[in-house]
Amino acid sequence: MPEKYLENCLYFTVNKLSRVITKMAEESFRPTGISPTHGFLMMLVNNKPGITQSELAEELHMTPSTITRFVDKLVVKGLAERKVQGKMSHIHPTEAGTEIQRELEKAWKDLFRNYSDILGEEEGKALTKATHLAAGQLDS
Amino acid sequence: MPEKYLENCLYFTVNKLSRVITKMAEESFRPTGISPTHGFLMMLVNNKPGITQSELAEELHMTPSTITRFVDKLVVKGLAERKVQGKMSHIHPTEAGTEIQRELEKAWKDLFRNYSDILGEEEGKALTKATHLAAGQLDS
DNA sequence: ACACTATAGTTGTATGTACAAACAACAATT
DNA sequence: AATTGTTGTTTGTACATACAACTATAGTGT
Repeated sequence: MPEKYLENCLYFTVNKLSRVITKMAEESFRPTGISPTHGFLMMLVNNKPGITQSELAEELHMTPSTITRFVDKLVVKGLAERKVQGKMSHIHPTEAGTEIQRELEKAWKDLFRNYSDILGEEEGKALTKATHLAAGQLDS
Repeated sequence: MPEKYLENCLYFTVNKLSRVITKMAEESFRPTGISPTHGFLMMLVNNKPGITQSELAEELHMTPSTITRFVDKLVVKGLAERKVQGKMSHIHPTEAGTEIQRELEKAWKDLFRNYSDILGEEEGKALTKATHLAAGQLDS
């Protein structure tokens, strides 16, 4: 196993890319005061006030327990609130949550700009498409 | 922000793919009793007994503190031992560590087979190359 | 109305990984 | 030889995320 063979392992390269781009995303979202994933969650809530946690889990491809924790955090930060209704939790933005939306969109756009500038816009899009496709195929 | 726009975000798709393929890798490495990353670490040690932790960090693209912890685990499991020499730690396989090598290689091959069968071998390789390239470009 | 199953969410716990600060050993410079 | 800077490793702490087990509510068939 000569060392550089690692580069030929999808597990490896994807994980490295994940670490790198996560760092970029954290950078872009830093001004908003929340992490990228929390930011996406917040945007989804703003986009559809009253969305349930299972819907969020589905959109974000994350487990319900993770969503519970993320929503907890948004609530603690005063950006969202839970309206429990029967067995369902509907998540609504607070005023602060609504206000932060522009900033989040900007952060997101910045992130896109940043990696597109480095990778090339078309290449970035192609890679995004390819990873999306592969994730879908492998997830079964 | 219509929901499915998330699919157009590299941060998102890569993270999802990372979760999915990590799960596959854990599956493949389960028979070995250690996790994929520990497996790669072990293979590197077998490949070059006496390798230092910084070398390992470099190969694996991980931080030294992470390597410390991973090596700790291999040591606890009796697969490797540290020979501290001055400020450097040289990592050597134990007998058990040497013995596990075949199994690790098999696990790795299985992983490759598994995702190649689903993605198509050429497509898998292309994706691997693309992610490797992108990670390199973005990491600066 | 009652028992059974399915669905939504929560909680405890574990893993992988990072960063920052500390520490230890070595190197270079005065 | 003492000082200062550099390099390799470790430790404390933190975060994202998952799984398994649990609770609570809803729906269904008898």
